[in-house]
Amino acid sequence: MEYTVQKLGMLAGVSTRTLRYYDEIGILKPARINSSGYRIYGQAEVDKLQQILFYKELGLHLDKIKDLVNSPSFNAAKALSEHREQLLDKRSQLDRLIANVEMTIASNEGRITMTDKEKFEGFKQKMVEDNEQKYGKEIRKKYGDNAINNSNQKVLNMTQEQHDEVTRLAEELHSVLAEAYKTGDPSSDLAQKAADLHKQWLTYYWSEYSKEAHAGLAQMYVDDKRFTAYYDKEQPGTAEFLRDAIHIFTGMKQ
Amino acid sequence: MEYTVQKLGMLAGVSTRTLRYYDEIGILKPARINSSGYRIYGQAEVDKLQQILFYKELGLHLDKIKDLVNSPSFNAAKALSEHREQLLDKRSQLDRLIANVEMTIASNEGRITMTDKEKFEGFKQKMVEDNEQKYGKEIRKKYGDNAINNSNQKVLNMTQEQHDEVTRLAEELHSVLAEAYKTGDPSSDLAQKAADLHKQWLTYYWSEYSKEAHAGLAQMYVDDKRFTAYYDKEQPGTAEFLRDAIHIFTGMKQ
DNA sequence: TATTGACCTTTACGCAGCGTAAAGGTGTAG
DNA sequence: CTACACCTTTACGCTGCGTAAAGGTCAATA
Repeated sequence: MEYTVQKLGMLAGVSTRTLRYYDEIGILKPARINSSGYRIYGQAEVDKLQQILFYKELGLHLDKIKDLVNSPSFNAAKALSEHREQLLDKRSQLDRLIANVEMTIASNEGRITMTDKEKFEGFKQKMVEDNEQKYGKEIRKKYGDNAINNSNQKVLNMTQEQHDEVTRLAEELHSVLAEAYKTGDPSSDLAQKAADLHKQWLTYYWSEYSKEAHAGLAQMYVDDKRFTAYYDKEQPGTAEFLRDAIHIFTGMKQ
Repeated sequence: MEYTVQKLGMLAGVSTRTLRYYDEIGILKPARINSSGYRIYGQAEVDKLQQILFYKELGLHLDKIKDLVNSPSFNAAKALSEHREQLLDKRSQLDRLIANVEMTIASNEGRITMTDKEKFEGFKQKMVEDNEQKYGKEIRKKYGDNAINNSNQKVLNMTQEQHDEVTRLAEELHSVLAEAYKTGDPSSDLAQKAADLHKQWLTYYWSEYSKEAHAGLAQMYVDDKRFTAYYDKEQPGTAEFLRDAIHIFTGMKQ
């Protein structure tokens, strides 16, 4: 049985353009070219295309597939298990995304009467909160805490009063931190008060508090540009200052 | 505080190219252009960029983000909950992908001594098996079966002998079906034997057998081009013939 | 036999979100 | 006055094709 592009395309459920493209990049060449320049495929090409489509369904990129189908000696097992790792990473990334989106929706729903200005302030605040969530989870994974979904549940179940309280805490932290920063001393009373406020704020998001995780998050405030940008917005160096204060507060120098 | 492209880029952790691109597509325009043509951003632009990056983290496309940040009246809640649906779909797609990849790995590991030819045959067979998995799950969802992971576990736990048996069954089905097809009668003994073999084969993959699901799968053999391609490879019309036989076998006409 | 209409060919632009030159002007420190 | 680090615009490249456009080929029909 021989096939032209369209025949093969119909058979396999792909477009003729796809087949031409596969020819072009050398992933599936026709068995021969007839006198009119037509691409003619045979049974072997049908089988090969099946494999290609199978790997594509698994989400592999065409260049990887090319290696797989063109050299049978290629280590398929290794390629597949690497690919599996990537997929798992992708999924946990997706899980975080979904949690963040849900949190944002919940937050918005709870604050319907906000003015536009407040709304945007809320978004900004929310961004940092979301990042807390995200990195908080990573920290907890690092420290072996597996109650991953608790924090999200906690946020989603937060009442309006609790939400107001956490917002108030964030504002107080903000102003105390700004004052403390002027002293230049992370071990000062004000700075330590800021660290304590940060802890209180944090406990609204984390189901379990640990000094290690708190100190780790503080470090991330410095390492991650988005955090740094948020905290340093008015006074450059504030993120670093907060980290130092928290490290002293928790007694962790990492 | 005013920023040039690089300053703002450093602050927010994005490249200068990105900022120029955002200017180009009108998602984030600088506050003003100075006498030398430099882009100058102010505090408002910093804030807006934060929002943009936040939405980007949520996986929204730039044109959606543009709507969100440029018109505060835009229905953010709706956009977000639609986006949430998309993410959930994406995740279940990913779950299926991961299951398929794991099955393929497991299958490969169990058949290390295969010759290259057998390997490729195995891949082809695997393709249909995987599709069985995939659509089998969809059918079961349709019929309210929530034991989704059982089938995958079943395949992963399959012993070598079971794997051989299922392969043998597939081959027998193949030849019986080819013979039955010649009779042209889906109610013939041979055709009904083929349907029964198909049922036996199927029970290796599904934790629960139901006539409805079996009949539904048979219909998919006709509707989905990849199935059709596989079954019709030698005799066009075989998929349809098998469907008819199974519909008679199960007593379901849908 | 001529024509029609369904096929086939190559060439090439477009898509998202930038990365990465290239070619040139600007600002400031030594 | 010269480096040198910054800024600008223009434009090609990446993936995996979709979608014309401009033109040959093949089988059936008038």
